[in-house]
Amino acid sequence: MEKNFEILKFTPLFREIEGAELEALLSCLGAKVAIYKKGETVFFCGEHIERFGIVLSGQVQVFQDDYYGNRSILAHIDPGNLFGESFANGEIKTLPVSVIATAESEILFIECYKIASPCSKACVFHRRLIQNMLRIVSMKNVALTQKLEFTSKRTTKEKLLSYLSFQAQKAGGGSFSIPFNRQELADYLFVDRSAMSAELSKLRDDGVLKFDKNRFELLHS
Amino acid sequence: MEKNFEILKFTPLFREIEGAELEALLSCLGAKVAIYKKGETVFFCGEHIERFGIVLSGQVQVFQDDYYGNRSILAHIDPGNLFGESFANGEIKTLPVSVIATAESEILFIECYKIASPCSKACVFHRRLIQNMLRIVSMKNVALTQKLEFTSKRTTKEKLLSYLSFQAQKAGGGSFSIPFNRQELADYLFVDRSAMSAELSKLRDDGVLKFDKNRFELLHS
DNA sequence: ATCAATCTGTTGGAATTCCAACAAAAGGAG
DNA sequence: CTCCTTTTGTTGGAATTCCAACAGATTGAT
Repeated sequence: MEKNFEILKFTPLFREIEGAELEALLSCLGAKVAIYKKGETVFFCGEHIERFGIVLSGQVQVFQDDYYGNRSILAHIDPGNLFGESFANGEIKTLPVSVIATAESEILFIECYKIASPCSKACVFHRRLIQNMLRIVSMKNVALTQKLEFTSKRTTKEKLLSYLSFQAQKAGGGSFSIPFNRQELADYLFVDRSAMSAELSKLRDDGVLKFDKNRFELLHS
Repeated sequence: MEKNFEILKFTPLFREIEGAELEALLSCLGAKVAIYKKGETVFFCGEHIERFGIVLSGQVQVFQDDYYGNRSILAHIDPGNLFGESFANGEIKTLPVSVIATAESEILFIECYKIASPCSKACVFHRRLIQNMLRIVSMKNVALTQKLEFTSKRTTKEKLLSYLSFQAQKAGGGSFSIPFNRQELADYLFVDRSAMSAELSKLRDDGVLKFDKNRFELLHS
């Protein structure tokens, strides 16, 4: 168990909860560890879940198979991160995704109702835990909404400008860095990399922006 | 205040909380009502908020102005619904959106930390409240993720098929209804309505699906 | 039943993207 | 430095979407 604690210290869910209290909290939460072999299914599409998982070691993959059997991977979950929390907290009737271990993995499971219920010992860290869970889900929400706003634009040019202008606003000025390289940015905006590169060049030639590597500058018209 | 209670009974945040307890809970939460005239700003872009709002009457609009001043409307919030909860719970430093009243509106404000903190009177309904808030944010999260999954597809045909095949799976069969008309579906998928209509016809002619009004049936290949 | 408004499907041309292939530039390892 | 890999920019043709305009079908009101 010692090894697990190290990871949990850096888990957003346990932010600002100290090592000693963490141990108490975990037992109070009735957290249980399970080990999955590579390829094993952690959650089955269609089932109803009331708990979520934290990857302690290894990696799991969240994916969705459509009506025709085409698989699309929604997320890779690395140690320290959660999965299934939106479906469990959202009280979704049947899981629209599956989760499998892509490597031998140790998973910590926590029942959702334990989060919302103040524990019998009325431990002070439970409140922090609730805040952390709310913050995690809410931040994800904000990020998703923002991404949807960018990708809702019809052309690559508009997608780029809405993304870059948001970054400029966030940075509080015309010059800023982005956390993506070209391929990653194209994947994020759901466009073709080469077409995006061409569009960037056109915008530069038109005097709309300047860029060097992942540093950009928007020029006022 | 009497009138407000009627609306709050149907607010997801207060689900399964009875009228009498609701009143106690509201004072325990330190909820405060404010009135905004049409056109008045409720939240300013750039500010930091630690509370969220519930529309009691009227309507507010959430929008975003980009670097060049182009405005895009993210949501219309009608009576009974929340706004700002993701930014407040997510502890977002500066608000990336603004909120204005589009009609004279009564707004109920609640401080976020009051949600996570069990109240001094240790009222039993506080736990329900936390669950409700978590459920609301989580459900939104699931819906956003799903939409992103559909709209991430490159062509209208693929977007349609991923959306329809998801609906088919959810309905547990090939035949199902969708909650959109053509224009709404096109808006949801971020595509042109007429092009989408054309694509639907093509899919029908190719024997992939059948449809009548908002009733669809996917045919196995 | 009639009329108006809305919804849906169709079409053609202009604009844009995708895709594949290639070239130039940048970075890392030895 | 050289070699190899990764990243980025460029280009042309095929495919797709967008846009605008129009016509038929449906719906609702009077």
